[in-house]
Amino acid sequence: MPELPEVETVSKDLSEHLIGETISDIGIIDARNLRGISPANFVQQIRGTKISNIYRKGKTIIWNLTNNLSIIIHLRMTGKFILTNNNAELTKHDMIVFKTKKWDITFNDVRKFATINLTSTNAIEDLNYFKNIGIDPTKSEFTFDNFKYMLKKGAKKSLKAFLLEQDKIVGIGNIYASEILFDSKINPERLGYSLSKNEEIELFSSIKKIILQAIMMRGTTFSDYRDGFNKKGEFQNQLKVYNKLNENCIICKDTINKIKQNGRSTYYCQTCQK
DNA sequence: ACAATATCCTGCGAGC
DNA sequence: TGCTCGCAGGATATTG
Repeated sequence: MPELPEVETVSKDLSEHLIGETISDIGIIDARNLRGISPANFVQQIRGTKISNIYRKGKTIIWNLTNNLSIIIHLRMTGKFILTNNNAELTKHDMIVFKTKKWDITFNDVRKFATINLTSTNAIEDLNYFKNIGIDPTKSEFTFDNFKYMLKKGAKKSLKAFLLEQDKIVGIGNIYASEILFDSKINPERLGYSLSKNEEIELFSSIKKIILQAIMMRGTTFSDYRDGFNKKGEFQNQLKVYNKLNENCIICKDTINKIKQNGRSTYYCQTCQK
C-alpha cells in the first residue's frame, strides 16, 4: 500500500515521538514479518535499548538503536504502525507491540507481506533492498541529469513500468505512477527512449511535484493506509485518474481508461496523454 | 541478461 | 443471503 509519501508520513510521526525512548518490552503476537531472526532473538537484542533515530530510506523505515543495531521495516501492502498510550487493546492482525514508558507502538499487517529486519547499523547498505536503490525524488540527488541517466537504463520499458522500478527512482508505486503520467500528459505505454526533451522535463517535474504534494497532504488513503495515529491521508481527494475508470477527465471530460501493464492496473486519459 | 509471471495473505465488492 | 471470482497500493523468486 504505502508509497514514498505514506512511508515519509509514518516515519515522521514515529520520529517525532519515539526518538530518545527506551524500548522496555516487545510482545510478538505473530512473527511472520520477521526476516532472518527468531522471535526470541529479536526480543532479546532489542529489549532495553534506546531509539536514537528514525528515518525513511526509499520505502523503508529505519530505527537506529543505541546498541549499534537497526530495525528496518518495509510496510509493503498493508503494514501499519499505530502509536497509542500504554496498554493498547489488541485488534485483528496486530503482529508486534513495542513498549516504551510513554507509548505502545503496535505493528499491524493484514496481508502479512511487510518485512522487518534487524541488522548492524553499519551494515544497512548491505541489505538486498538497498544494494541497488534508485534516486530519491525528495532529495538533492534527484537532478535532471541523474533522472536522464536512470531513464536511459529503463529506455526499453513502458514508462509506467519504469516509474515502478525501485532501482531507478525509489518511492513511486502504482497510484502515483498513474498520477505522475497524467500530470505530465504522457501515455503510460510509451517507452523510455521515445520521450522528447520537453517530455523528459515534464516527467521529471511531475515526479517531484506529485510526490511533494502527496507528502504535504500526508499521503493517500485508498483503503488501508493510516498514519502513525491511525488517521487517513488527504491526497485521495486530489487523485485525478487512479481508480477512476469511466469517470470524466477533469481537463477534457473524456472518460478515464484502465489497462493492465505487467499485471497491474494503470489509469489514464487517452485524450490528454499522448 | 532481460522481461513477464507467480507468489506470499486477507478482505472486499461484484455478480450470480 | 451466500457463494465464488477477481482484484488490491510491493517486491522477490522463478520462469521463459
